[in-house]
This record gives sequence, structure tokens and C-alpha cells, in this order.
Amino acid sequence: MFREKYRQVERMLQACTGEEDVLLTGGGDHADLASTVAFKLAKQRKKAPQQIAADLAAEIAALPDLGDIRVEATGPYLNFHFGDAYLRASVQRAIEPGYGKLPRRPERVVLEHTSANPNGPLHVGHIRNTIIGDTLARAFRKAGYPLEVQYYLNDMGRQIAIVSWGFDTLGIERNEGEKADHYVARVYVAANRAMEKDPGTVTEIDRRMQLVERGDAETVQKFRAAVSLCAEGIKETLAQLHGSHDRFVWESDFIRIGDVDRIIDRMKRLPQAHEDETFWIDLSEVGIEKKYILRRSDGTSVYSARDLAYHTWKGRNYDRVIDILGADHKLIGAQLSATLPLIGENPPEIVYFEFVSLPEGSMSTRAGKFISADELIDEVTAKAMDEVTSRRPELPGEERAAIARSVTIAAIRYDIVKIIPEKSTVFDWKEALDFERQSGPYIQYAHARACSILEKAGEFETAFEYSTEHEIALAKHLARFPVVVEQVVAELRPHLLAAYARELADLFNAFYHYDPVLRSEDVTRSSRLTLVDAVRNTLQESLETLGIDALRSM
RNA sequence: GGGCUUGUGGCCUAGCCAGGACAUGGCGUCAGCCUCCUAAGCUGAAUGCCGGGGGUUCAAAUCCCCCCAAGCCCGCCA
Repeated sequence: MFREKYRQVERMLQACTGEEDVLLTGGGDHADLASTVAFKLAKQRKKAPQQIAADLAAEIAALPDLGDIRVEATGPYLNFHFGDAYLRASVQRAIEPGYGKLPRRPERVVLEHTSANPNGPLHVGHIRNTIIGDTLARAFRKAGYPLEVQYYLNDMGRQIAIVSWGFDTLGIERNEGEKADHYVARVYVAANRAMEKDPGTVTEIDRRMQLVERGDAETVQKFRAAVSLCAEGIKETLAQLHGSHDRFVWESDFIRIGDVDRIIDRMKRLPQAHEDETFWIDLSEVGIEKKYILRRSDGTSVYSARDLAYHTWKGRNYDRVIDILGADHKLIGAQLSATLPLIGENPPEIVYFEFVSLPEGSMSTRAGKFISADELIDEVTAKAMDEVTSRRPELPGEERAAIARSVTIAAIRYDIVKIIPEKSTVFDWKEALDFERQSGPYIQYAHARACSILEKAGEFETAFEYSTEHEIALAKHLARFPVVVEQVVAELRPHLLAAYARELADLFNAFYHYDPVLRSEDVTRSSRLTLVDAVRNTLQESLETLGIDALRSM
């Protein structure tokens, strides 16, 4: 609804000014839309911007297709206000099930996220990747795109060689009830310590990596067993976070099916290719001075070569290829993106996110210095359970536990997705355990309140008459939801959705406080109930897109 | 040393790409609101030279240049 009005105002302004760009912005407190085009015209028309704005306002006010839009000049600014018909239509659309779903798109999208090395559990840094990626995935589906979500599973890296060696030589048993990925991490940390004491083991690690590259069945099997075990635990954590993947892509498959060899053969014909003891690409012509090494002197392929094969495959099978990567991948991401076009393949769109560190410094799986996602979930769940128990002591334990689990995921996902990815953050327990404003549970709470009102109201006729400040602000905000979904997928910025949902909850809470629903009468009552239903529906759709449960009661 | 990213009240944070009307919101502090639809809520108050310095513009948190600080990267690791 907002988009239609925006287009209409834009067309009218373009017609009246002859300008292509009419400098439309959100009007903030002043208007629903505003234009500063008068400043731009002041020079060419040699008149004061105030005068131009006044003239334009008069001209537009006389247009026949203005509808319920009101236009006025406030100094040099042209302000547009939307009227009753807009409010009515906005609320009407927002009560439809599935509100915000955009028309079906033909472009097939593949989105890769998380893809953490399977040598230990996901930690609080990895889940920033998961949550940004999964929220984007949900937004793409909401925006009508056919989508596949992938996890690129490294089953042939050095870390995995170390784990497999650890399993074979250290004899570490899995503890009772120990989660698979935590067990793998314990073996990995122990193996690293053992290697530090006896540097001779490095040779054995190198030997295993060569065997895997050659496809030695026994070694491949050992690697895969270790990776599968760890992935089992990682999948459990992902499921708890409401993150999901359609496909796990095994890195070694690109060697096994010959894609890596084919890529390197194609690369050899490039003028930028160099073959001495290693095989590498010279990217200095695009400003990357670093050698992009694809094959080692011992003949084995480097990660970069497998990555090229993987992205070539994705580029051929999908129209948009999106990767979510940590900021530490910026250089190799740039190398990958610069190299693919050289062989006529499409580079991916990459969303980088900066690091999450601990107050005492950066995290390290190898050193065993990290807060695992599982530990975070456990701590937050315990706090959530306390909260639920103190607020709703009458509920059965089972139900309280279910609410606590939902609140936990809401708190964790929202805390992470609300921050722009470019900002590095320091993990803070106090913030993680805060369920007040600007939190996921705060938005869930607004939704539960709306549900509670509707439940008490029973049957009612829909009506759309709005006059109070809070009703109008709410109706106008509802209209923007589809635009936000569109913007999130266009700009790959999921935090916009987090901000939108919080603003909607803020507006609803103010409305809830000032405008009684159940105690009002006649058309006011039914109009407000209709508005509450529209808010309930839009919050539910927003929360779902954020991967958060829209609880009916909490 | 080079590259990328960030720097917004005591703390956290949006706005910056597409420059415009009093810079968004939260935490914390202080003062209020539960005979009234769930107080995970609402209201009010105090707190800002938008890292620093130049420039462009009628107009700069936003664009350009320089500087400072922090994080990350600069492996025949992944």
C-alpha cells in the first residue's frame, strides 16, 4: 500500500516539475512523504525555494487523481499526508493471512550460511552467521523466491586431518551424554596439544591430507566419519536456533567428481595463470597483490581451488548466489570473486559480518577458548524459565518450559540480527539475558497481548474507522511491511526487519495503553479489534521471518 | 608496513550507499503509573561540539581529503 502511494506522489511531482529525481523522503514527524525538490529548482528557476514549494503545492492540490492525499508546503518542504482511504486499505491488507508475501519470482537463489569447520560446536561467533543467513533465507522465501540453503562442509582440511589423527591415536572416549560436536572439539584440542609436544606428528597430518586428496578410501572414510559425527551435533544446535539447511555440500565431492581438476585445467589457459612449483593466479591487475594459490608444490589442491569449483557449480545452477561469510574471509572472497569472471563464471554476492569477541579477547576453537551456542542456549533458557515461572506460576511446568524455549531463541536471534553486520561486537552475558525492550521477547509479548485481546473479544465485524493518533500511526506502519521485506532481500540487510518489528511493537504498546479496545463500543470497538488483528497478523509474519515463535501466550 | 571495516550522550545502538526540517531507540540514573484488554508494559526528566581537523554545498552524522583509535586480513590453513 505504501509503495503504491509512493509511486503516485512521485509521478505527480515528476509531472509538475519535469525532474526525474524528485527527492522524496520519508517525512518523519512532519508528513508521510516529503520532497526537498524545491531546493533543487531554486537555482534554475531563480526563485526562493519557499515560493517554489508553495506553487508546487497549489499545482498538485488541483490534480484530479490526488485521492485522499493532502499536500502542503511547509517552508521549502513539500509534505504529503495520506488520508482515511489509505488507512482503511492498509489495515484491510494487513489482516490477510500471509501478509507481506510478495509475488512469485522466477530467479532461483542459493544461499550458503554457517559452513563452520566441523571440528567442534558452533560458538557465539558462528551463530551470527547462522542468524543473518537464516533470516535472509526466510526473507527471500517471503519475497517469493525459490531458494535452496546450503552448508558447505569442509571434510578435507587440516583441522579434520588433526581430528582424525586424534581419534586414531589418543584413545579419548566420549563421555556419557556428551554432545557429538563437543566430543570432537575435545579430541581436536587434545590433538593440537599433542602435536605441540611432538612436532613429528605434523608429517602424519600431511600424509593424511595427501591420501584424502588422492581419494584413498580408508582415509576418506576416517575423515567423513569424524565430520559426520561433528555435523550431527552442529545440526542439533542449528535446529534449536530454528536455522535449517536444505543441503549439506561435501567439499571433497568436488575432487572426487573431477571438478577441481577441470577448473585448474581451465585456469591454465588464462594469461594470469602461473605455474612454477605451485599453480597460482596473478590478480594484481584488479588490485589484489596476493598470489591466489590453487595447487601446492606436492600436487594437492588448496581450499581456494575447491571453492572455485563449488561456486562454479552454484553459478551454473542458480540465478543468484549468496554467501554469508565472516570478515576474515574478505580477502579470499575478493580473490574468488575476481577469479570467477576470468573463466566466464558468475561471482557470488557476499554478505560479510564482523567478529564477535569475548571481553577477554577473540575466540578460538583450537585453544578451547569460546562460548558455545549450546552453552548460551542453556544459560538463556534457565533465565527464561525463571522469568516465566515468576510471571505465570499457575501454568503447568511443561507449558512454562515450552515458553522459555521460545523466549530463549527469540532473545538470542533478535540480539544478533538487530545489529548491522559491519559492526564488530563483544559478547555480553548481561545483554544476552535481558528480555526487556529492544529484545525478541518484547516483540513476542506485544503479539501475545494482541492475541489475548482477540481471544477475549470473541466474534466481531471488521471495520476500519480510525481517528486517534495511535490508531493512525499503527495503520500507517502496517502498510510498510511488504516494503521492508522487499528492501531486506534487495539490500541483503536483515536488521531492517528487526527494526521494523520493534517499531510495530512500540506503536502497539502505546496504542494498547491509551486506546481501550474491549471497553470501547460500536464501530470504534470493531475498528480497534480489526486493527489489533492486523497488528497480530503482521507481528506474526514479521516474527516468523525473523525465525522467532509468535507465542499466543507468555 | 599495506588492505578492509567500524568510531554517534556513562554503556549499547539506528540513520551514512541515494546530503535537507528539532540525530533513532534501548540499558543505566532520577521521578511517576497495576480497583483498568498480561507491568517482558506505559509516562516524564537529565545526559550529544555524531572520533579529530580541513574541504565541497544554500544545506554535511551522511559526500571528498588528511589524521587518530579499535577489530579483522595479509599461510603451499580453511
